[in-house]
Amino acid sequence: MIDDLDARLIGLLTEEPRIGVLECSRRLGVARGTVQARLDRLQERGVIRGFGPDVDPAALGYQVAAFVTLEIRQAGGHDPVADRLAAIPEVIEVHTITGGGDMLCRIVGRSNQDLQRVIDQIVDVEGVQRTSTVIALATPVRQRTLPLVRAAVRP
Amino acid sequence: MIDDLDARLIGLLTEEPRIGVLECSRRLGVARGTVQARLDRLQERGVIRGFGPDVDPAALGYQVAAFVTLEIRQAGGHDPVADRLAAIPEVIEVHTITGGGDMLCRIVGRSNQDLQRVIDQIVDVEGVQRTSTVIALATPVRQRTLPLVRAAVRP
DNA sequence: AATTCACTGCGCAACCTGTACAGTTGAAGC
DNA sequence: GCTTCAACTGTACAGGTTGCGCAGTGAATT
Repeated sequence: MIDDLDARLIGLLTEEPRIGVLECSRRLGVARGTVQARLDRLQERGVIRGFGPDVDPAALGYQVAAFVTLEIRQAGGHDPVADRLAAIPEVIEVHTITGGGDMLCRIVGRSNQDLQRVIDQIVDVEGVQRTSTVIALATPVRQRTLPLVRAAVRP
Repeated sequence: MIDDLDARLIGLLTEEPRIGVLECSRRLGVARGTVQARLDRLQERGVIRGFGPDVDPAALGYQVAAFVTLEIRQAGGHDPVADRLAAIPEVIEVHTITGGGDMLCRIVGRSNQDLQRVIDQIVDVEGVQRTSTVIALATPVRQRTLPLVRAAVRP
């Protein structure tokens, strides 16, 4: 799916996103055109979605994070609910899931009280029948894909 | 926590990460030095963690995503468990949580069978007593912070 | 009134990007 | 063994961009 050079390139960009194509080529020991071609291809294939800024909600004042499991009314399906959830800024992420619940959202709030406000908004969404929330106390492993990239290198 | 210019800057960079400082300044209608200073300050304050490549596990062949709730043995605490989980590449994210479980991980696998392999590795981690997995079937809202950034603008 | 701070507008040298092209290499197929 | 193809290398050029510094302005603070 990916070769060693790709993986090293992604690793490099992950650790020092500032360096640019030319510097990458120097550190990887390949020609600049190669790095450029690899990057283009990785983006075309969707392996790299982009280089957007990685914003920390906590630094914006949203210091509490939580996961909310939703049960929704079967009639109407997931999409209308997802759309309404998407309209809430504090809803960071929404998945449909297997198991007891129907959907799982990641949300943030400025405080536990503020979280309640967000949850109330979610409960108010038409089609949501029940919610169950767990608060994230700490995050020993923050979202990462580098190890995966390295594991995905074809031998 | 953030002002309107900051928010517009982040928005711009989120939607077109390629554009660079000078182009930002043109589009925002401010001087280049201002954009540069704002960016520096946003990064210093930790609002922007970085500009790393956003890698899509699915494009790497890891097409199944899941959330695993762990119950761990009380003796020893969370950290040793988190460390061992961090050693598994397919573990994308780990939180400690309130509620019935003790930890919540996001994991990926190449298939449902492969997911089983990953879960087995997690169960094998010393201190893990029980796990409960839900598979993410779809992701109507992918991780995002832009709405939050806009909501966080101080008036 | 003096001070501080952020922003503007300017300039400069150095560097990087996008792009192109010819030559080399290595693997795959005939 | 020879051809073919894709990928990589090395090079070149124009144009844009960055990093940096500096003087001036305006608003808010003291």
